[in-house]
This record gives sequence, C-alpha cells and structure tokens, in this order.
Amino acid sequence: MTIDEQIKHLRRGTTEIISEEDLKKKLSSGKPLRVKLGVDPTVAHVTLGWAVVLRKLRDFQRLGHTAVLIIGDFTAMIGDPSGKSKTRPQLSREDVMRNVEAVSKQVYKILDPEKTEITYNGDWLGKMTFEDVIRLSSRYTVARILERDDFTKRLKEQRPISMHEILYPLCQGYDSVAVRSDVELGGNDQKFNNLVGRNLMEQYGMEAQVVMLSPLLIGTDGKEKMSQSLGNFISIVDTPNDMYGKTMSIPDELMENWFELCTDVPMDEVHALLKNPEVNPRDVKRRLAMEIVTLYHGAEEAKAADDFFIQTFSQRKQPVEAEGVAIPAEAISEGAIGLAQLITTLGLAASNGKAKDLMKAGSVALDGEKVTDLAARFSPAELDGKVLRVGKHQFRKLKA
RNA sequence: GGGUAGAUGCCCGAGUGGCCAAUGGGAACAGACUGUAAAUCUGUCGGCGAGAGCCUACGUAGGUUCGAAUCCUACUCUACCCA
Repeated sequence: MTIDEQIKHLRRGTTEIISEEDLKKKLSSGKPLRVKLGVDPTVAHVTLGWAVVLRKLRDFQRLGHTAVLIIGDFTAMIGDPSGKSKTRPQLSREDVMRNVEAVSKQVYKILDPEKTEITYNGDWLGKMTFEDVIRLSSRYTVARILERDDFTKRLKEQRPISMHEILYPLCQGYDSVAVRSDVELGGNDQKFNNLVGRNLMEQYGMEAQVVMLSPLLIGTDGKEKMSQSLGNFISIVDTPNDMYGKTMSIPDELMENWFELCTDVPMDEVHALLKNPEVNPRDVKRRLAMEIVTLYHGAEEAKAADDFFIQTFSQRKQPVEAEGVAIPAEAISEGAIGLAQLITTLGLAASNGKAKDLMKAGSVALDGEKVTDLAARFSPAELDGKVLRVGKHQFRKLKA
C-alpha cells in the first residue's frame, strides 16, 4: 500500500486528523509508529462505541505499527470531565482494578496481542511528587485549560469545577510524553485532552503526536453517545442474540453511521443499499446486525441470531431453542412455584412486584399461553419442559 | 472569614402539619399498532403480599405533636455572592 492509500484507509471513521501532513510524514519514515490509546477503566465492558477506536488501532497494527494502550488506572480516580456537566464520582482502587481485569481480556477480541503494549499510567503519574505536579502545572495556563468547552460551559452556568478536574488534561497529556506516542487516537470529545498532549510533548522537546479523532457512536437509544452509565450500549461480549437484537432496536437514521463506524462494509455499498427504494430498511438493518455479530462471534452465530430474530420478533413464534434453565430451588415453596417468584429468581424481573406487573400486562406466557392469574401456582413437574416467555424478548426453557 | 440559597423517588422537580408511597415531566418497562425501529395510543413504574394490608422512604441524628417530607434543634454536604 502506498502512503496515500494507507491514509485513505485510516481516514474511515475519523472526523479529524491533526494534522494529516504530520501523519504522512510519520508514515513515510518507515518505522513502526507508537499509537496511543487511553483506556478508561471506569467501566467493565468494551462497548461498540469504544470498539470504534480500538478497531482503528487495529488498522494501524495491520500496517505494522504498535498499539500502546494506556490503562488510566490513575486518571480513573479523577474521572475525565469530558462532556460531563457534572463532576464525576471518583472510583476506588478496587473498582478500577476489577474493571481493568475485565476489559483487558475483551480488548484482544479486536487487537493483535503481538503488537500491543499495555501500560498503566499509575506507573508514572503515581510516582510524581507534589513538586513534579507543580512543575508540570506551571507549563500550562489556567486560561488555556478553561478554553475547554465543558469548562467554559460550566463556568457560565455557574456549576462547579473541581481543582482535580483541571489537572486531568495535564495527566493525560503527560501520558503521551511518558510513552513517547507518535499518534493518539480518541473520540471527538477527547480533542482537548489530546491536543494538550501535543503541546506538552513539544514542551518536553519531543516531536508532537498526531491526533486522530473519531465521531462518538450514538447509543441504542438513538440520542446520547453510547455509554455504560446511560445503559444504551452494546458490549462486544454480549451474546449473539443480544447483540443482534439491540442492533435491530436502533433508529433507522443511525444505520449509515453504524455501518461506517462498526463494520468493514465498503461505504459505497452501504449507500447503495440505503438509497435503494426496493430494499426494506429492516433488511438493511438485519445486514448491519449480522455484520456486527459476525465480527465478534463469527458468521455462523450471526446467521443463528438472524434466524432467531425473524422467528421470535417478526413471526412471533417461540424460538426453536430457548435458553434452558433449571428451576431454582429458591423459587419453590411448599412444593409449588409461583410464577412471579420464578421470574424474579431467574433474573427476568427486578422484583416480584415487577414480575406481577408484567403478568397483569399480559406479557408472561407458558408455552405460548398467557398467564395472568397472579395467584397461580405450579408444580415443578407441570413446568418441566415448558417455555416461559417474559416480554417479547426473553424466553427460557424450564427444567425441573 | 461574612452573607444567601438549597438537600425529595432512576433524573428533573412540586409539595411546606393529616386527603402523601408523595402532583407533573423525562427515562424505563409492558400492551396495541408496525417494516425492526421511530411516531402514536394505553397501562405500569419503592418492597413484601393472591388480597386486605403491612413495612421502608423525602440529607443525618434527635425533639415537638394524637399525627411530620412539611415545625424545632444540632450536624453533614452542596452551590452562589462578598472578602
């Protein structure tokens, strides 16, 4: 691939490259670049939104470059103020470590472990003395920090900005210095932080990193950016059916964006599909869902998820194979089982009250027959082999 | 250091002695409709309970009262203004 072809390829799913000239220069040098990505361990899942940048990172790896993942174990204790109108709660060390463990496994579903370096920014940030911190802070001015959108906004709205939040961009910027990054990837909301990295590197006499920004993926609610705190996310370790189903639930308008950011389908093809009046939008979305499931679970699972969806949602049939579960002992009292208890203990509803609400609403069925009698009780033998449906989505084959 | 305002359910936000498990909006969940979604309409939306009902909740701890989210006292926390 020529340099221009490489750049064209890398440009997919980015909104801004600062600067493309610099990137070209670095790529032309022929040496493997160190491509930095900061990982925020405040969450326990790699979401599709996050996968956008991870996939970009993988693109670099395929071109022979090194991925430098920085686990922000230290910065997580501050909480990135990006895009937040509120001060974030600070996480405890244990929470952070638990997340790191979960996340670092998931990351390799996308990245090539051979070309990945994992570092923890606590290794350098945690060792700084207060004097070091003061020296670092002296390299930046308050005015420049406050330029940041979210700070400006909060200031104007008279909402609080804590001192530690002001230090956040400096910490992240210093990470770039510490790992000597050539390129830093990030979501659009990271622009400010990443640019601070560029500035600081120059201050420390290094060549400034190139900053590549990707748009934020809108979540399944179609409104907010995908994030775990909002619950509008798809995890890359979701089951194929979940992943597929959640994808099908996104608003139509999001499809193009999701194709670009979450799949490798050529955009010409996507546009053709979307423009063709003969094609049912539902089927375009099925294609999208299949592509996504294929990436994380393989083509076979994707096909199965598609079949499952068509049967249970479009045709409203019971799935051929519902997930089997044993009837938990806690649900049985005096030899019989109340459905509400069963639903709750299986985790299909948050409480008995909720389970009963669902029954009243007619959304609970056994083998296709609605059960609305709240007092009804069943013996384990009666339930054995039956398929319990709760809502449209959830099916369980019961085993006594 | 001085002053002012405030802390209510997932979020916002009403309530200012009994009619309050707490108006309203949003979110969420379910039902109908449908092309999957969206939109729309309907219902639900603290816990336990088949139900009657019981329990727990309005920053924390006490107090007044037959009765408090509402009054009093102390405390904690937050924001803003002045220095």
